[in-house]
Amino acid sequence: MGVAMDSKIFNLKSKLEVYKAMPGGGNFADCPVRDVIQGISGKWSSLLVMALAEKPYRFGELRRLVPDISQRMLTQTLYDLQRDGYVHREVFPTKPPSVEYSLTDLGRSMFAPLQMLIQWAELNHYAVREARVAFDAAQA
Amino acid sequence: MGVAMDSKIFNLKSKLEVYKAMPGGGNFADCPVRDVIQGISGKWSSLLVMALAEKPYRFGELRRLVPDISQRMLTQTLYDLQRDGYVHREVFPTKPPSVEYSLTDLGRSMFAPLQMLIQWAELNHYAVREARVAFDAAQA
DNA sequence: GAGTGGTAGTCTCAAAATGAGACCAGCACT
DNA sequence: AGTGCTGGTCTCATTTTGAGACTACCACTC
Repeated sequence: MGVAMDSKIFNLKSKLEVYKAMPGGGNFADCPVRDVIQGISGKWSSLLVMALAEKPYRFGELRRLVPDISQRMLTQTLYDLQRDGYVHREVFPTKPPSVEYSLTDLGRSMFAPLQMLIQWAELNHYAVREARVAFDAAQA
Repeated sequence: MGVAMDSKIFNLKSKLEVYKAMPGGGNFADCPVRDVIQGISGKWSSLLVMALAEKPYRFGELRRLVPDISQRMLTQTLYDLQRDGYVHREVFPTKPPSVEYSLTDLGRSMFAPLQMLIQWAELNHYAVREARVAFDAAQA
């Protein structure tokens, strides 16, 4: 099973130590790794990063691509991604000025591991769905 | 086991196609991959999965390990993780009954790619922090 | 036998994040 | 003169989350 690869490849003496490793000195609450993870684990972040990994998109294109995101959250999520350095925002002086969003090098670098997770989800979403059904049936 | 994690298939012709690939036939909104990703991209999910990847923990231990999670969210996040099949919950009939949470095979399988992301965050959190500072300075 | 503490939670209320939708300015096209 | 497209912002309702009190049970101490 896919479990054995854990200790071999990654050599995690204490995984929590890695997660909470920080300069501050031991407080698990403000850990930089956790900070970064939470920055990309918002509801829409990974979805937008994934879209932009394919190619740059304009605001309206992204809105149409993800029909159930509100304009408000699209604006804000893109802003946050830009602030964290994953996304580049460029305004073109066309007649109605258009804005293009694209991944930065940092964004592309982050997308590599993110894609692993997406790939896992692609391969295993059925198992998750099954687990849910079984769980709900057991509860009832 | 139904857990699949082949290291192949890196050729994403259209990454969005993969993400939105679903039986329903084209609606980006209810995509199983996105559904799975959002299930593990909650604020506390990855943190708890990571903790449990180290070893099984009891409820109170997890609460002490993550001091800034509310008991309410700990209960609920563990419930959701259990429902999705990542976490196993076992009650021991000790005098005050104790409950142990552990990763299932599916959970361990999911942790492998998740760990890639964590590793990336560990290596690049400084760059993200820098980007934020630069962005905030530019805004001011 | 009264108090204290630890177990894993639930319940309630306030605060924060999010969703839904109206509104904006500017220009092109009809 | 009206309509549409651009990328937003603003307001308000709903949902989600946080903070903290509260529960039942038992063991242990005083």
